[in-house]
Amino acid sequence: MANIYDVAREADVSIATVSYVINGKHNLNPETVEKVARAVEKLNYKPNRVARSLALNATNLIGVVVSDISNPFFSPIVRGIEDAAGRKGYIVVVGNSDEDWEKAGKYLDTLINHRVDGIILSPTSSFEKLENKLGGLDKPIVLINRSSTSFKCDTVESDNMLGAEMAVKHLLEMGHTRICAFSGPLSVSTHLKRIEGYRAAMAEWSVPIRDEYIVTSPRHNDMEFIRKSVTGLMTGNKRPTAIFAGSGKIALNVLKSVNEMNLRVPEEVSIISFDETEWASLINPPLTTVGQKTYKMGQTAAQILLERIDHGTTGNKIRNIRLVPELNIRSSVRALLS
Amino acid sequence: MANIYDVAREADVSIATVSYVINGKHNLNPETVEKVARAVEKLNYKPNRVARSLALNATNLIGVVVSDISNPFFSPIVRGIEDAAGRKGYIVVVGNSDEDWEKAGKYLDTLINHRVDGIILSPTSSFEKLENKLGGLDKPIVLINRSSTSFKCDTVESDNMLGAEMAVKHLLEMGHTRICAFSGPLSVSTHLKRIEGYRAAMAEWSVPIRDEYIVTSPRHNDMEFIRKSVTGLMTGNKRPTAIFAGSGKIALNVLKSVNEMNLRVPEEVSIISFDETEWASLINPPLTTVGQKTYKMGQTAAQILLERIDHGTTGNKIRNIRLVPELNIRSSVRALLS
DNA sequence: AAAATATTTTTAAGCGCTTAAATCAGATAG
DNA sequence: CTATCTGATTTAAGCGCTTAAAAATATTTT
Repeated sequence: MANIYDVAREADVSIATVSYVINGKHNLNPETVEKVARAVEKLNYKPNRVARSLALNATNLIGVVVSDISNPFFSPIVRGIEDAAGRKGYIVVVGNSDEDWEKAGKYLDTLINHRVDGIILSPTSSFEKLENKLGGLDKPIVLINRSSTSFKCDTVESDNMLGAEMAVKHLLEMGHTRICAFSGPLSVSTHLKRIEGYRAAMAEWSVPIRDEYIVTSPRHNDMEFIRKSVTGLMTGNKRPTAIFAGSGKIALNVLKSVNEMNLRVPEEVSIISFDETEWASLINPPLTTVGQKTYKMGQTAAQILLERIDHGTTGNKIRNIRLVPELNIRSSVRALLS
Repeated sequence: MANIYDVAREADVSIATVSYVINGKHNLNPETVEKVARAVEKLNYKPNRVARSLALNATNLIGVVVSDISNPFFSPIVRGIEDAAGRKGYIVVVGNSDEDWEKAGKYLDTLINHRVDGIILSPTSSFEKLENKLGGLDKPIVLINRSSTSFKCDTVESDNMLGAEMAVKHLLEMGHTRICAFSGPLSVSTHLKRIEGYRAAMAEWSVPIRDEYIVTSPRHNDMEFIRKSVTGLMTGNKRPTAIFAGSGKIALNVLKSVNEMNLRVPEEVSIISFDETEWASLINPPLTTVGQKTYKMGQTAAQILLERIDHGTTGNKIRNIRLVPELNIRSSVRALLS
């Protein structure tokens, strides 16, 4: 593969000149530009970005760490990042943490070795264990999806509390009061915020909160746990009329459990879910959801990161952006005329 | 950020020695190793991969081009790639082509400039226009999802013809003969193969093929076209008893159209779909599908690519792997007792 | 026409690594 | 005691670019 020396020889100029015409700088004689262009064309010269990166101390690479790229929640985020980054000439390298901070840490080391210009990271639980590593970094970082209380840096997330409030208020407005919330582990800030939103909405409507109506999975995606909880709650005598599912995955499991019990939605139980999914509008009945702006989240995170990369990591104050979710009213919530 | 000179100075050795201990080569005095290790630790030294890449002419980067990472079909593929690549110390950079060969071409140029060690590419239509660019490359390439007749290189795809045969035979076995096939543009090899499979299955069962039962969208995801076609077919007098949807997206649109017409599935029309989706088992009735092994596809592609990277791009013969799809029988196909 | 100035191109050092070849210090042999 | 060999470390060149500073050339000015 031809290098800059080959081009220089072909065009009968110095490598400096080649470099200058390729980067479009300096005062160049138009004839020289033409000569070099011809040589580039003839030799099919592709400037070596790794040499350039070494010289410039900038790779035009941005690193992304998500829990799982095959999760339909994360993939639009990555797409948003890629689009925003691509427009500015950056390429995106992606890794999966599987919610495992050690795995995330290893991947971060690799990214650092590769000298990515910046990192977008979706914090896992035990995220604080990575904070030293990130703190000592001279490259900008932006957090997505979840925030960290201890580590201060730009963050783009959904307004989870508001989203939950929107969902629960919708149920309240439809006449429900016996509203049950299914949540993932509260060690995860998103879930915690959603439960806070649930509480806030209930409080605002002065509806007493029963502890047994707040069910918290100890782990993500624990189908067994959810099945048991749904069965327990829906066979009791004071059974809820509505369920707020704290995530798309939880909604899926709740739905399956409810189907297994042959309970009709929304006649016997109304369901509203956090997270908009591809199938929400497809199932029967179409599922009412509070959707997160995932693409926007990625896009915004990338924009902020690129600003930092351009203007140095020091300036400005730290930004914490909360995207407002949107309520998609469909047919899984029925009006309760009490 | 400390470099190899800093470490050498701190450990009071030459940079060559530092390099040797970091890469674990050569005859090293254990004491020296220890000394260097301490210096590395103390200075929090992170070897600069870009300098290493330049010296070694190998970046440990692999480039991936898919139509759309946020498409649930592609994201597990990318995950499979990432997992296989990560195990061997490679990182993955991903770009989206949006089925646009020019966009794919631009991204390929970027990848080449960055000197990725290999490329995994999902061909778009008009893929042949990229063949020069790819042909002149001295880096290995593997194609996924779709193959190219003209460009010869390793390919990992689903056995689309077989998958369609499996689907259509299932319908035939259930007693259907008036089977309609909905397909994407036949310029795309996957769709072409699936229609071939449809024809083969029909032929094998000696069921005459009616041309009007093969409906081909001119574009991907043309909801209007599908709605019209479904309406047309299902209001005629010789209406089909079953529909084979040539992709998950098509199934989604067919399903919506069928719902709009208030046709009951499977009582009035049976449906089977290519592609397994997250929602297939969730909808009512649960959708019978022929699922592709997407994760495996990515993983296999990466393994083949890495082999080529290790053993040089020249050796061996070209491999063309066809993954066998799997039939997921659910409830959207009813037995027709004629 | 020489000096001063403006324009264009080149020289050369540096970015942080790898590695073949050279060097050096000990150990062993003659 | 010197020559030879072995093992450990260093020297130095090279990977392909960028860019400040120097040099060369062209254009104005006096």
